[in-house]
This record gives sequence, C-alpha cells and structure tokens, in this order.
Amino acid sequence: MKTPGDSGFAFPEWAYKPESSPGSRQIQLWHFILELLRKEEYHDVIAWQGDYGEFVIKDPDEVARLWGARKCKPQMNYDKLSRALRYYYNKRILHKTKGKRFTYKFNFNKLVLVNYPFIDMGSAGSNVPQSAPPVPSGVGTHFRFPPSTPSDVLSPNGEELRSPGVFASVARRAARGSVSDCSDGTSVASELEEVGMTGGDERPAERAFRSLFLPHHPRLTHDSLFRMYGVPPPAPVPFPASPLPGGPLLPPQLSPALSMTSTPTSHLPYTPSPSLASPMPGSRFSFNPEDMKRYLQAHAQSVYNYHLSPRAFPHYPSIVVPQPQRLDKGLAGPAAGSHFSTHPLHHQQPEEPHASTFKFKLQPPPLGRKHRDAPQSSATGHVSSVSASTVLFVGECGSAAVQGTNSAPSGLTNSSSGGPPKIKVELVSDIESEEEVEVTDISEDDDNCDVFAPSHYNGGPSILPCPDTLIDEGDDLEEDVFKTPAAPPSGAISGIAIGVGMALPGLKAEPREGSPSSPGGSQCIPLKLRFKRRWSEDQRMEAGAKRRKTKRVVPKRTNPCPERENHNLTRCCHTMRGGAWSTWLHL
DNA sequence: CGCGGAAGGT
DNA sequence: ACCTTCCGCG
Repeated sequence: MKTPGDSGFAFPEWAYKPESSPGSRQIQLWHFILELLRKEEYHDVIAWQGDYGEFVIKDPDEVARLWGARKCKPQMNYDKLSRALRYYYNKRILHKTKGKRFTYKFNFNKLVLVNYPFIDMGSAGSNVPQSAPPVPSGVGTHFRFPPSTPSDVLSPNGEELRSPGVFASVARRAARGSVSDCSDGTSVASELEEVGMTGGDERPAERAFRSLFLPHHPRLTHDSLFRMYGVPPPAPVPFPASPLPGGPLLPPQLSPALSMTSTPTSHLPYTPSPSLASPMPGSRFSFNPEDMKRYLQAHAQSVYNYHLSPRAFPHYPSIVVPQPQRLDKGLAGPAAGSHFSTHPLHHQQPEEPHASTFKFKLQPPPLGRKHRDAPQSSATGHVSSVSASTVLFVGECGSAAVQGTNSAPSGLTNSSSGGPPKIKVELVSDIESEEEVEVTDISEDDDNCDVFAPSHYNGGPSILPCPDTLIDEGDDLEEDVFKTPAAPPSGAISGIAIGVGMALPGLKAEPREGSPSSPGGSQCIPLKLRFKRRWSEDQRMEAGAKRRKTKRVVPKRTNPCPERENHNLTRCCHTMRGGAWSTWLHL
C-alpha cells in the first residue's frame, strides 16, 4: 500500500481520482464504460465479448442507471446513454458492432496507439489508423510489456494506480535502459498468453489492448508495476525537460502510459484531447531528438496530468511537470490516513458499490418535450416516484431529482425544419487530431492569468506562475498552507516577474517580496520595491475600476454531487489550471 | 433498436 | 467539449 508517508510525498487525494477530481473534466462515458468493464461485479451488466474491444451491454437500463448515478442524472436512460455513445463514433473512440444488440466496440487501435505509442503495432499496416501517431522506428519496434513481479509485496488493493511517481521510475529505468530485472522473471508476454489470448492471429494492438484494458488482469496491475518500479520517487517528472537520456532511443519497454496499465478507465486520457490525439507537432513524425523530446514530454505530461487531474496543469511543451504536492497539512487532516491514501475509486463511487442503496427507477421512456410542457401531471408523477426511492441519491445529487419538472420547454417545441437543407461537412477525426497538436498553445491560461499576458513570455519558459493569487488577496496569502517542494521558489517567481516586468514595464508584475522564503531577498529588493510601488499604484488605480477577473471569487458550490465535491480542492485545482503554482500556496 | 440532427446545459 | 434531452426516421 502506498501511503503518503512511505513514498516520501503525497498527493491530495483527489489527485488519485481523476474522474472526480474537481479540476478534471467529469468522468467521461467511455472511461466509465471501461471502468464498469473492468469490474467483475458488473459483468452481468456489461462485459467484454466477441472481438477485442468489443463489449456488450447486457443490461442497458442498469448501465444507464449507473451512468446516471455517476453523473447525477437520474433521468438517464439507455436512449440517452446510447446517444452519448453514438457521439463517440465520430471521435472514433467507439463504434457499433452491427447486428449485435447493445454491442459496441472500442477503437483500441486509436486508443492504444495514441496513448501507448510505443507499443508495437506490427507492420505499419492497414489497421493503424492515421490518427494514431506513427511509431518511431527506433522505438518500440518490438514492444514487450514490462515484466511483472510477485503480487504480494505491496498491498493488493493497488488496482488503482494514481501515482505519477511511477513515471519517474519508469523514466529513470528507461534511462538506465534496463527493464529486465523483474523480480519474478515473468515476462509480460507470457502473461498475455495466460490471459488466454490467441497469440498468433491477434494483432499487436489487440494484444496491447487486451493487456491494457481487460478487466482484472492478473498481473499487470498497479501493484506489479508499482512493485516493479518501486516506490514513486520524489520527483515524478516523467520526462524531465533535460535532454532525453537515451536520445531518440528511449528504451521502448515502457511507454509512460503503460505504467498505468492497471487503470485503463481512469488513465486513458480522453483520446481526442488536445495534447494526446496527436502529440506530434505536426502530422508527420520527424524523428529527431528534439521532436522526440517534445513528444515524450507532452505525452508523458499529458498522461501524468491526467493522472493528477487533466486540468491540473496546462499542457506546456517544455514545461517541467510540477512535482506532487506534499500535503502535509492537507492530508494530515482527519480523513488523511484512513482512506485518502488507499484507493480512490473505492470511496469515490458511492453509488456503485452500493447500487442497491441507489435504487431509483429509471425514468420511463422520454415523454417528449411537448408532453412535458403540457401535462405537468405525468411528469410530476414519475418524478416523485423517482425521488421517493432515491432519497439518498437526491441527497447526494442535489437538484437532480428536480430535473424532470424544471426543464423548461425551451420554446423550440416545433421543428424549425422549415429552413433550407444544409450540407454539413463532417470533420474527419484525423484532422481533429491534427488540429489538436497545439502543444505550445498556452492561450488557455489567458483567462486565469491575465496579469501576465501569456504572450509576454511566449518564447520563454512557459511555466511562469500566475501571480493572480498575489493580486487578489494582496500579500496576506503568502502563508503556504501546502508547502510544495515543487512550488517554484519565490525567488524564482519574483525573478521571472521582474524579468517580465523589465521587459514590459507596463506590466503589473507583483514581485511578491513578502514571500516568507525571501524575507530579505536582498539582491532584488530595489527592483522589487519598485515593482511593489508600481503594484500598489496599480492596485489603487484599479480599486475603483471594474472588477477584473483576477479577483478570484470562490464560487458557492452547493452541488453535493459526488462528482463535484471537494470544493476547496476544486478551487485549488481550478486555479492550478491557471498555471500557477502559487495558487497552491493559495489553499 | 439504432441513427444522427438539433438544442441546450455546464 | 461532452454530454443530455428530445425527436423523427428507418
């Protein structure tokens, strides 16, 4: 078992559960599906079947119910869920297995290739979708899954790996170029056979898929990997910004993502997501160390980020992934030892383990907008029946139960189909992927960091902390509640700030000289003072001015839905998303 | 059942 | 962006 203590660092517990981590997107349907598929208790509800990646929803209503529970959408039903699934067709995450009811198939080629690019996909053949990044020739021509290790060293409940630290281990290991020292010598290849695979005719991607996604793989669990790679090191930077150890010949044995084999559901980053869909800077893979480096960094970081929380850190190309937060105080809190450090998913899904307590009747087939408009009675009727059996659920999901009645007719009752026929040009997903390559785009942070306009340091280190923390609360908030080793030393912050400020005199750069760690930051003081003065002026100037969004208003979140709890963490995470370490200090 | 457009929500 | 909701169509 990995406790915050034994590894020397810890993450906030939300970091271990990306699905529900506030900064992350809410769990996506296909994550959820994978999650269900992975759990035996749901094998009567949904299960792998047929081809690789193919699964059958045996109990559509139940799946819908579970999904609805997860998303706090008590009105969920298979009709809606399947619509959501159909949206995956275009994204090529899923497709329908024709002729088989309730049967869909994951596009594992894409998933595997995109997320596990070092897996040997066999001959650059036909079945490799173009959306998938090409496999560098020097890398992973013959991918071997990492060997597993005895399954009794660490606690067995490690099925949910959340520690990005593994990456570092892997990276280090990769740097050393040795993977062969598995303790028990069991090769993963053999494991694949153990799982009962049709070795020969199976395509590599499928093999990969199996090992990655099949439920309860006996060996490739978090534990084995964890054991294999030891305790996460203090610096979980998967691929540091420093030159790649082996140059382009990074040992193929483990893609960073592969270290997360155990939790397909939660670490398969959403494929079409920007930095993942096609991590290469262009559609073409140029195989030089620089590109490789960038690629690896982006990829690893993406995965890593996803682990932590996809939104936790912006995807910057040459950024060093922030180190984990040592939640001395955070985790020392009441709930710390008990279950935070154990396994997120286990306490994360109140609805699933206790599906019974969550019994609520699925909404009957949609009444239709019109129907809901006119006869209030029928809607009310079934809603009440729902809520009656869903007291607990209502409690957790807040307004959920009300939905049935309050969803307004939206006025568009009748089909506005009078218009002329439109031809819609569909975007091919490959193109999607390509446009999502923008690894260098940091514009996303603009909103959160409008004091330092990103353009100002576009060329420079993209890791600039966003000083909005300092701005909104003045100097009072220097108190680091979360001492994070990764937080750039305040000196660095001021240094950067100053640097920026010098380059751009008009900038409101808060030098943050009040920082505890640099009480007498001698060297910079004059400048700092200057900036301080400047800052004060600006503050005064802005005092009367309209509120800028630098003022971070803590939103009143009343939604008790498990998906959205962790309010303070939410705040943290959201600000984090703004690209600011300093925000952590904010907590 | 399954599809996909359309609109809306967050 | 990723659904959720509704709906008409086959």
